[in-house]
Formats: sequence, structure tokens, C-alpha cells
Amino acid sequence: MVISSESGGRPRRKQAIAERRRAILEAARTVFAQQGYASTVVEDIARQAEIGKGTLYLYFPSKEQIYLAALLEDTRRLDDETRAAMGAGKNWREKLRAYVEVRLRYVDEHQDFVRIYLTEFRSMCTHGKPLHAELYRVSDQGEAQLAQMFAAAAARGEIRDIDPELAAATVTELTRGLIERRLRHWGRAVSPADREFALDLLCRALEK
Amino acid sequence: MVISSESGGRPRRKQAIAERRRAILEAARTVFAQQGYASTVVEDIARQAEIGKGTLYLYFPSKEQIYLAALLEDTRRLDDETRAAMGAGKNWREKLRAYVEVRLRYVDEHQDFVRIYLTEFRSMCTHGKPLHAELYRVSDQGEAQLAQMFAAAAARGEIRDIDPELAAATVTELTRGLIERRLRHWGRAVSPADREFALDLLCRALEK
Amino acid sequence: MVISSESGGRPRRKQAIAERRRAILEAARTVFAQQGYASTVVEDIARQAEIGKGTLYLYFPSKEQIYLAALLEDTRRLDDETRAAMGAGKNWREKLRAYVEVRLRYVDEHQDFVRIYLTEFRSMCTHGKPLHAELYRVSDQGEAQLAQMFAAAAARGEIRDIDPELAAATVTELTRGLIERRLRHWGRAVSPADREFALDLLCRALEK
Amino acid sequence: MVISSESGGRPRRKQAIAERRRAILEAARTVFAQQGYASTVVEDIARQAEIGKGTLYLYFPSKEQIYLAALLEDTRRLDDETRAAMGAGKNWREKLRAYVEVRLRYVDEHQDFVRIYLTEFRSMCTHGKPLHAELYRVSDQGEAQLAQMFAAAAARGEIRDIDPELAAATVTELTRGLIERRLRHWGRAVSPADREFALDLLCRALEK
DNA sequence: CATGAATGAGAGTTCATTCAT
DNA sequence: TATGAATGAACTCTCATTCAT
Repeated sequence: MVISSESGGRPRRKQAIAERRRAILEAARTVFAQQGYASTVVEDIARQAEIGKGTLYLYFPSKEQIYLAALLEDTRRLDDETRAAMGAGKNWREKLRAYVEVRLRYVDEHQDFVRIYLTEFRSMCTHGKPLHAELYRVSDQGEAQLAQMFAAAAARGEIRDIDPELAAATVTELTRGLIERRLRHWGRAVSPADREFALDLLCRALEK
Repeated sequence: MVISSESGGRPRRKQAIAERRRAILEAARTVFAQQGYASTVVEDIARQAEIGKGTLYLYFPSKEQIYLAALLEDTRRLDDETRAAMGAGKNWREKLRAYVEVRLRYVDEHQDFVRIYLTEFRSMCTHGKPLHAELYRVSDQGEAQLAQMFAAAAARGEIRDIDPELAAATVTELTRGLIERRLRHWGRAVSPADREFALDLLCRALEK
Repeated sequence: MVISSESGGRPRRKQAIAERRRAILEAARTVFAQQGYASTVVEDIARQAEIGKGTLYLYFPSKEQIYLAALLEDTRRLDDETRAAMGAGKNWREKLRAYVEVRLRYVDEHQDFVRIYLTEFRSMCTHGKPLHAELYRVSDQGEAQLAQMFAAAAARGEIRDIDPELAAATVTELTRGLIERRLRHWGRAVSPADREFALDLLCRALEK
Repeated sequence: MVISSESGGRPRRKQAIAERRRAILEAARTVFAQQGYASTVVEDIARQAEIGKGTLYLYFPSKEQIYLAALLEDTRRLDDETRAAMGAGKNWREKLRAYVEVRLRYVDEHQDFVRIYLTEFRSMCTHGKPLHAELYRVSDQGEAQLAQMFAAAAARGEIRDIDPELAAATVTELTRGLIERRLRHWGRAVSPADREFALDLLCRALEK
């Protein structure tokens, strides 16, 4: 096929660039997750992505930006999935369960990202680094959704009258705990029990 | 020259060395907490400790070991205080509250340590670094105590029949959440409400 | 396909190539003059010439060769103009004035070239780089003409009996001084006074 | 001798540091003069100075600063010598001759510096680089002295009534020409004749 | 013929660690 | 014992040049 040379050429190029970016980010996640930000050498990422060191710098301006872009991309995906899953829930219990389950599923499928997110990213946050404001925003979105949901449920009298933001923070933290445990004892299949324990605990504490 | 008695001279020396080590660790904590592990330069620690850079290497073999030693020392202290406070509690509720309150108090008094612990340390854990096995052990001790306590309470029928380790992990995570929130929004005095919310949630979920 | 005649097709091509080369050199001069050799990036030249970066390498084998070619071309032009102007002079005074004025005019019209010539080029000369022997030759030609002229004038007894080469070198240097001053304090319109001062000085020193 | 341990120690150290700085600058001059600024690699300077690459950075913050410091040091020395020599001259002719001779002598003794000064430095000047204001100042001082001298001589009616600054600039340029010629044709001992030609020319042009 | 994405050698700089004093 | 000047391996990032399209 020789059709679409002029009209298709540019989009094809754009797509190729996007593809390359994605590949680099994928490689970066792998390496960052294995070695951490500081120990990762730019050349490692290039090797993992099977491109030249200089090529990286055609797609990203610095090591740090690669890192942030990798985080941002995955954070967005996680947020999208969370939003979708919670939207499908019919009541607060289902939505709560959806939130937790999406996140746990994400760990299994994107172990690298989560490993980075839980450790390196927070470390960077704590120490001054301004980072992408965008990343912060997306990062907090999940919790914000939970808070809204709790506020609505409380307004309808479906749960006790609690501070929705506190409740949301609590859910976030418990979920993070589940994730960390799964990340640590990889393979040990206790996760379902863990999850049910946490969900049960939350329901008992929130319901009227 | 007075020949120092074996039994008197050596201990004195040992004590002086221990004192010096402590001073170095104190300085290290301050600097690590402010700048993070990677950004901290060995010379910063030396300057903060008001000693020469080379002198550091008489007391510790590497930057990393200073870091770990600083963490270990404080982790031990925290564990000691936790043990003492929980011991003073008369029932599971009091012990639980003691656990949480000791840790929250520790944040206020040792902000530096906690900042390191919550961010940098976890980052190191996740990535290969074997670290001190000792540090891991001490670090998990608090949670082990909680688990024992829950097991005992369950045996006595004071709480529901739950997996004590899961319960302990949950408490750990909620407490960590409280600490992070306090660390992030320093000054915002909502912390007591946060704490009571968490404790209330735990009690509701655990009691029969 | 029309087989292009050997005699007609090729010259046309050659001309097109020469045209392209000239355009590249023009662009190169602009950029080199603004940023200096070291700070200039090959891509800057390509952009200025409105062609692709790779295309440059079809016309010149390296950045350095572009630089030298740019210098050579302009040096040749300057030499041509100098020769013509001096040829029109009727006696040594007029020829001398012609030499100086042509060069000063050249500064105004080819500021870029002169800027490169006075600074970068000399730097390269001094340090090993063999450069184009051609460039050296053309570059010295103006001075050689002056020397010849002084030798002739001395032979005719119109000026003192001085070493014509020394006199020529002196003229070269004074002219270069005028040019540098003009280049530095651009706009300050004292240049005519400067010029007359230098010419007057030379005449006083040379005449019998 | 074991005297002066406390009281002499610090000054000795300061002196050692100054000595080291001087040695580095000496090495830097050698290398810069041979290869030019751009082609010189920091490691070359270190090797020439017989120290480690990192050690350089204990004494200077950057390659550029080494360069400037080398220039400044020598420029100061040249200015000092010029001032002294001109001060010793009893009339404008002697002072003028002193100026020229000091500078020519300097070339013989500090070939490296002069080579840098004449080529690289001017190149840097021309292209934006702010540099040490100090370096500019010192650099212009010699010419300023000449101008003052001519102004005084003109006021006393010893020379024609010319613009002293123009005259000074002219002397500077002629001297620079002498230096360049000497630098180019090293060994060819025409220099005395060159010098006398230039001086004779200046005197003829300036005197009443 | 024209292009610009890809490359990797090589640059300046930092810093944990050593060791002569 | 205490020191900090010295070190060089290792880092991130640049850019002249190539070559598949």
C-alpha cells in the first residue's frame, strides 16, 4: 500500500513520536522501580529502551522530567480507571469497594509504577521539590472523589455524619497499606482476606 | 604519666566514643531530614556536627551507614517509648490509644527522624539495599506488640474475633496516615480531631 | 526522460549548487558573527539557511569547513575590492586612502564577516589548526599590495626610503585598529576623525 | 627548626594555597595558549599542573574562571610593569619607548599569556560574555596612561595638538601589531628593526 | 537530492572516600 | 586522634555527524 503519503504522513509521525515516548516511559518505569531514582543512570534507561542515550534527550529534557512524566502518565491512568469503576458502583458500599479493588488490581498490572509512586515520589514531595503541579492535582483526585461520595452519602443519611475528607483520607491510607503489604510479600496470596478485612472495617465504622 | 586503670580508662573512652557517635547521628538526622539522602553531602553533616569531614569516617564507615545508624537509634527509642506506654495501658482501648499517642508525640519531638523514616527509608527498603536486618526487626516490633495485644484481647473475648496481625497492620497504617497528614499540613491544628476519628473508627470496628 | 545535454545540463546544476553554497555561507556568517564559533550549533546555521541539517553536509564536510569557506569567500571579495580601489588611485596617497576606505566601508556592509574575522579567525590561526593555506594567502594579499606600492613609491623617491613591508604591516594594523574601534563603539560617529587621524599620521611619517 | 608551629601555621597554609593557585594558573596558561579555550579540556590543565581533576575545583569554580583568573593575573602584572617603566621615563619620548619595550619584553617572557590575550580573550569580548569587569578595567589601563601622558605633553606644547585618546589608541594598536608579528614569526629577530620603525613613525607623526 | 531522528563520544562538574600531616 | 586537601570515578547533558527514508 502506497496510499496516504501526504495526508497520512504527519499524523503517522506524531503517532510514532507518541509511541516512542511511551516506550521510553515504560523503560524508565522498569529501571526506576528496580533501582530507585538516584541510583538510576540515564544510560540504563536508554539501554532498557534500546535506544541511544542522546535519543532520550530528544523526547525529554532531563532525567527528572522523564521521571515525572512516567509518574504522571500512570497516575492519570489510575485516576481514570478509578473514576470509571466508582461511577459504576450503585451505592457507597459498591463505590468504596470499587475504589479499593481498582487500586489493588493496578498494583498487579503496574507493579513498577506503584513501587515508584509509593517510595520515590513521596520522598521527592517531602523535600521541597516543586514538581509538576499537575502531578499533585491528579494524584489527589482519587481522594477527592471519595470525599464527595462520602459527603453525598452522609447527606442522604446513608452513613454516619462524619467528616467526609477524614473518611476519604482514611480509605486512602488503608488502601495504601494493602498495596504495600502486597508489594512486600509478593506472591503470598493473603490479599483477598486483607482486602475484605479493610472493607469490613470501614463499613462497620461508617454505617449508621 | 598516670597509667589509666584498665577497668576505669577504657569505659571512659568507650563512653566518649559513644557520645561522639550520638552527636554525629543527631547532626545527620537534622541534615538528612532537611535535604533528603541524595542531596545531603557528607560535609554538611560534618559541619553540622562541628567536626572535620575525615573524623566522620573514624566513627562510621560510609554515608549510608550513618544514615542507617541514625534511623536505627531513633527507631529503637520510639519502640522503647511505645512499649512503655502500652505497658501502662490497662485495657486494649487504653493500649491502643497509647500506641497512637506515643507515635504522634514522637512526630512533634523528632520531626526530623520521622520525615526521614517516612520517605527516604522506605525508598531504600524497596530497592534492593539489604540494610541492617536489625533495623527491620526493630521497625516491625511495634506492630508485633499490637498484634499480641489484639490476640490477647480476642482470647479474652474483649473484641471481635479478628486476625490480630491484620488488625495490627491496620493500626500501623492509620497511625502512619495521621503522621503524614500532620507532617504535611504542619500547624493546622486539626490533628486531635484526626486522631479521635481514627481511634473511634478502630474501636467501632473492633469491639463486639 | 529527456537526456540533458552534457554541455547545458551540467553547468546549470553546477550553478545551482554554487548558489546553494553561497546561501549557506551567508547564513553561516550571520550566525557565527552573532554567537561565535564555539557557541554556534550546526542546526542554527541550517535553520538560518532554511534547509535541513543533513543538507548542510551535502555541501560541506564539517562545521569547521563551513566556517573557513565563509571566511575565504569574504576575504576574496574584500581583496578584490581593495585591488580595484587601489588601482584607481593615482598616487601613493590616493592608493593608501583607497585601501583604508575600502576596508572601513566593508565593515559597514559586512559587519558579520569582519566580526568573525577579527576575533574567531585569529584565535583559530594561533592554535595549531592548519586551515586553508588559501585563506592565509588571500588574507595577506592586501598587505602585499601595499608593500609593492610603497616599494614603487620609494623607488620613485616619492616617500622616504623605508622598508616597504614594515610600512605595509603598519598600515594594516592601523586599519585594523580603526575597524575594531568602529566595531566596538558602534554608532559613535567619530570614525571619520579616526580615519583622518590615522591617514594623516601615516602621511606625515612616510613623506619626505 | 621547629619554631613557629601555631603562629606560623596559618600563614604558611595561606601561602601554600596561593602557591597552588599560581601553579594551576601557570599550567592553565600553558594549555590554553597551546590549544585555545574551547579545545582545552579541564583534565589537560589538571595533568599539566600534576594534580587531580577534582583538585582544580577546590581552587576555582569553573573552567571559565580559571581562564579569567589566568588572564587577570598576567594583565595586572603587565600593567604594573608598564606603569613602573613609564614612570621612569623623563619625557614623552622616553615614556613612549618604555611602554612599547615593556610590552615587547613581556611577550618574550610570557608568550603563553600574550597568545591567549590576543586571540581568545578578544574573541570572548566580542561575543556578549560579561567577564570580569575587573579584567576590562585593568586591560584598558595601559592605554589610559598613554592618553594622560599625551594630554600632558600636548598641554606643555611638546607635541602637536592631537586627540590624546586617539594617539593612545594608535600606540596600542601599533604595539599589538609588533607583538603579533613577533608571535607569528618566532625567532626571526627582526623585532628591533620593527620596533624602531614603529617608534620612529610615532615620533615623526606626533612631534611639532 | 533532502531530511531530521538517532547516535555516542566526550564535555564540565560533583562528591564519597582516603591519607599525609 | 582529628583533619581537610586531594582524588578520580561517575554523573548528566550536548552536539557534530550519519543514514534510513
